[in-house]
Order: sequence, then C-alpha cells, then structure tokens
Amino acid sequence: MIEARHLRVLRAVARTGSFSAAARELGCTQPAVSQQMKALEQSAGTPLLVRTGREMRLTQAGEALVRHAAGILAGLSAAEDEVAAIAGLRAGRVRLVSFPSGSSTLVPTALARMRAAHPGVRVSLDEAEPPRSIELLRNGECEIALAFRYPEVPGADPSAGAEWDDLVVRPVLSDRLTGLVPDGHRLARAGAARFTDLAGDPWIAGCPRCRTHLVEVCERAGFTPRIDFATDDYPAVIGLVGAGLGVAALPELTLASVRPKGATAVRLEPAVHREIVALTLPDLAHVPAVGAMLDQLADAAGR
Amino acid sequence: MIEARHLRVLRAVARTGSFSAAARELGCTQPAVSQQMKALEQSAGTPLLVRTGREMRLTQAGEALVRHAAGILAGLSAAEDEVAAIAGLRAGRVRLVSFPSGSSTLVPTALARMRAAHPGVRVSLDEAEPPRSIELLRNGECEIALAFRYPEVPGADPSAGAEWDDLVVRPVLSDRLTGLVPDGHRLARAGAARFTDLAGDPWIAGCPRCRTHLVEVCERAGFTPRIDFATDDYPAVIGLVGAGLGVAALPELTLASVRPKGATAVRLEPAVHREIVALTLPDLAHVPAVGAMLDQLADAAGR
DNA sequence: CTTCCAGCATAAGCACTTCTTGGGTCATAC
DNA sequence: GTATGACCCAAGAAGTGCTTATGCTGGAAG
Repeated sequence: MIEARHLRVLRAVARTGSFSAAARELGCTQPAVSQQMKALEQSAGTPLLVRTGREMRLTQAGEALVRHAAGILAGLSAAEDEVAAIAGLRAGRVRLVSFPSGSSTLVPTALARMRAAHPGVRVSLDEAEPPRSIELLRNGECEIALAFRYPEVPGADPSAGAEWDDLVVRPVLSDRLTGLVPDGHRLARAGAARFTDLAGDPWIAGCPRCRTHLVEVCERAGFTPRIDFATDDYPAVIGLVGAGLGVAALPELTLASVRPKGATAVRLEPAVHREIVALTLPDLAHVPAVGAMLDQLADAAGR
Repeated sequence: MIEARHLRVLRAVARTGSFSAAARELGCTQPAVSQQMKALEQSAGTPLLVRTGREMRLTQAGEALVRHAAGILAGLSAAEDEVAAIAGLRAGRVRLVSFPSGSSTLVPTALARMRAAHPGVRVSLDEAEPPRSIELLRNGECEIALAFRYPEVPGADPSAGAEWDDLVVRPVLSDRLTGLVPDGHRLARAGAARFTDLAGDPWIAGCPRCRTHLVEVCERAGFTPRIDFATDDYPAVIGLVGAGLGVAALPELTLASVRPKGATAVRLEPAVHREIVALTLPDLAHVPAVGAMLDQLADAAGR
C-alpha cells in the first residue's frame, strides 16, 4: 500500500536527483531516504530508480509514480489547507438556531462581533423554540442552539432541563423578569411590585414554558394567576398589556429593543431570572468556529 | 502531516457511519480505527466527527477531508494500478539498441516472442555499434544494449571488454566465425580452412573491432593479414568477396538471413567465436520488462 | 423499569516500522 | 594522492500502530 510519505520522498529524490539532497530537503538523514525508497520499490514490485554512478534516474515505473505523485500530493495539500482554514477560523460555517426573542439584540451583536473577528466564518441563523431547536441540534442541522431555561422552582416538575444533561450548556445571560403593567395601573407609578401585588390582575402569558413557569412562581407566592391570554409573540404581549387587558412578566431582553406603548415596566420582587444558554454537542464545542461563536455570544451578553 | 492511511480510515468511517463497521471493512480492530481517527483529528487541529449517541456525523472539516479523500485515494489507486501494470508486464516500454547485424535475425525473433508473451510491453529498437550503444545505455537513453565481444586474445590489449564490468552482461549467443571465399577460390570446395591457409589472400574486414580482432587472430596464427577493404556493412563484405576481391571471416549470424552470391562459406579452423551479449544496468536488470526482454533475447538465440 | 447489547474510549503490551548513528566503498575533483 | 561527496549497510533506539482486555454509555427489548 503506497503511502503519502513515500511519494513525498520520491518526489524530493526525483527533483533533487540525489538521496542526500532529498534528505536535506526533507529534514532527515540520507539513510532514511534510502530506506524509504527501498520500501517503496518493494511495495511497487519494480525498481523506481536507476543508480548509475553519478546520477540518479527514474525508471518508467518511477516516472509514472512521480507523475501521479504531483496530483496526489497537491490534493493532499489542498485538503490540509482547507482543514487548516477551518481550524484556523479563516473559513467555515456555523449554523445557529435561536429562540425568537434572543434574536433581537443578543444574536445580532454576537453576529456582528463574530464577523469582525473572523470574517471567513459564515454564521447562519434560524429561529426555533427550545424543544425544536434541541432536536435540530441533535439531528445535526445546527451547531449551536440558543435557548433559555428557568431555574427550577422547588416542588415543580424538573423535566424542563433534564434533556440537556448530555449537552454542553454555556451560560450566556441571566435575564431578570420585569413586570409590565398598563400605564394607568395602580402600580405603574411605584416602579416596583411583588408578585402578590398582582394576584388579582388578569395576566398575559408568554410561551408555553414561560406560562408554566409563571404559574409555578405565582403559586409559590401564594396565588394562582388568572391568565386571560397567552401568546408566543412578545410584541403581542406588550400590545395586550398596553391595551389594558392585563399585566405580564417579561424578560428584560424582550423589552430592550422596543419601547412599550401604553405600558410601563416595573421592577418585580422577588427577583426571578430566565437563564439564556447556548447549547451545543460535546464534540462540536471543540470545533474552533463553534467555540468562537459561543465566546461571542457570551461576550455580547456581558456587555 | 496527513497520510493516506488516515484518509482510508476516515472514508470507511464516513461510509459506514461507525467505527466498528469501518474496522470490519478495513480488516482491523475497532480500537485501531478509534486511534487513527484520534490521530487524524489531532493533526487536523479540529474535530472531524461528532459522536452523537447512535450516529456518527461529520463536521465541516470532516466533510472537506472526505471530499478531498475521494480524489486523493483515486489518484493513489491509479498510481498503484499503473505501477502494477508495469511490474506485471502488462504495460511498459523497453528501448533496445542493437548492433546492425544483430538486428537482422536475433532481434526480430526476440521481438516477436516478446510481443506474443507480453503484448502490453512496447519494445523500441535502435541501432548502434557497441561504443555508442554503451553510451546510450549509461545515459539512460535505452534499457538494453545488444553488443558483441571477442574473447580476449592472449597478448592483445584487454581494453575491449573492460568497460562492461559495472554492467550486467547477459550472454546471448556464441557466434562462430565462418570463412567466406569467392566461388572459384581454391578452398571453396574443401568446405573448411585454417586461418593460415588464407595467409596469402587479400582480406575484407568488417567493423573496426572486428578488424582489430581479425588481425590479432591472424597474428596469433602466424601471419599478418593483408586487408584491402574494411566496411561496417556486412552485405558489402559479402558482395566484395562475391566479386572475388578477397576473403573474409564473418560471424555466422550475418549469413543466416542472406544467401551469398558468388561466394562460399567455409568452416574456419581453429574455431573463433564472437560472443553476443545483452547489456543493461544492474538496477534495470530487475525491472520486469527488461528482465523479460533479456530472457527473450537469450531464448531467441537458443532456438 | 430493568436487562441486554452494540459501540466507543482507554490502557497495557507487543510487534513492526522508521530513524539515527557509525561504519564502509566508490567515484570524482584538486 | 588525498579529500570530498554520495551511497550502502548494520545495529541500536525511538516511535508508531495494532491487538487484547476492560469499562462506560446509550438504545432497545423484555
């Protein structure tokens, strides 16, 4: 079985016309070259070189091998270059899947920084909510999934985060829940409120997991919220609150890029956080482009 | 440095989707595959595979490598095929240089047999006298030189064969010198003659070395031949003898393919032989096609 | 829910390959 | 004649690759 190493040596010998010169070129000793060529001739089954006193000539088989070697070694070199480019963050692609409200500020910042730091790496972005984004990750359809989780509420079903224990979980941001009340609400002026203060209000809930978590938190606070509406669409939640239809508890991040109309943000006590994390597969975490993108996500949040 | 072995393993893994299956395909154990891939990832500087529970997927770098591997391994395989064809006498080329009178019978026979035995090997033929043909051999412009030599005449200059002692000398034929006299010559009827019987005759000599040797033999027999003509062209020698201009001593081979007109061949005593040999470089003797052609030359003579 | 099975990782031991070192021979150049 | 450069050979050392044995994990079946 011919190995690339053999061809490299053969090519050097053919080019320099001498074992010694080839050895110098290859950075080894002359006997090493001699032995390599012997081994290659052995596996070729025919002499490849003719030692005729002063000069070294190729046999026909040697010429054939050198001729092929050019293409083979060029291909090998191209392969190494391409891999090195990917490993060196000069090329590559990262497919990122984010949950909708993460895309608005965190992701654009991270993408911009990534592009500045590693212009060769292309990052694509899709949106999907956690259960779906994890599936995409496991199916190999993306490298990073941006998701969020709520800290476990004592006594509640701990199934939410259980699916991630075989993934790399990179904390990105801890996103405190902010209360949102209509402008005319009795607590709008106070600027702060406890959950129990809103026990009697109608609630506008967010996505299913957010809703579940809201219920758990409220029940821990001693009441069961009356949820009149629930929607994945955070702008819609803001709109509903602005229309005076209820109150809501929204992650700060969802309010960072919009100015609520007809609604006022109030500080909620006790503090409840939504933890935003970037997820990837253990092996993928070692891929340079993926690691760099994870870093950028963390950095973008730390701003 | 990426080696072909790595790519073979990677390709098998990519195709089968499993280390174990790849190991079976490659005829080795699973840890061997595991280690090879680890080494390859090490030298690539980035993961190439993602182990995700049940299935094995390629990273982008892995895909790039597999993509290149196809071409590289194909090229390697083509190179091996071509070399194997040359080594297996299914292809190749042998350049034979012969002295003129050797080409008439010996060489055609050998060429015909060679073609029958190994149709894929092309044999080219050029003509050159020994000093020149040896030069061609040493310069790499041919693989086999067909030449002749006379056994050393005691007391003569031994320089003739001295240049061959670093070559492979393959005896092909021992070609006895035959006397050629005009039809009306006093010895034409006898059918045999000693050199001394022709001491008074004018001689027609052959090529320079033949002429030198003739003089040596005659002087050893006790006389110095009177050489009226000397020519490389054996048919011309025959013509001159036929015209009654002298006698000659010709190798049998030169008479094998022609019928002398106006001249008669007589057995010469004592027997003097011209030895026809095939010469090649030591390394070239191990090239299958060269070896086969040497065999055919020897066989053609042994007929 | 437990058990079984398939597949990968790891460690240790062994064999092979490959490299280097230190001879030696031959040819060429001064 | 000597010196130099190139190759070959042999022996020893280093490194690499393969195998066996073992543990671990995830998925499938009972």
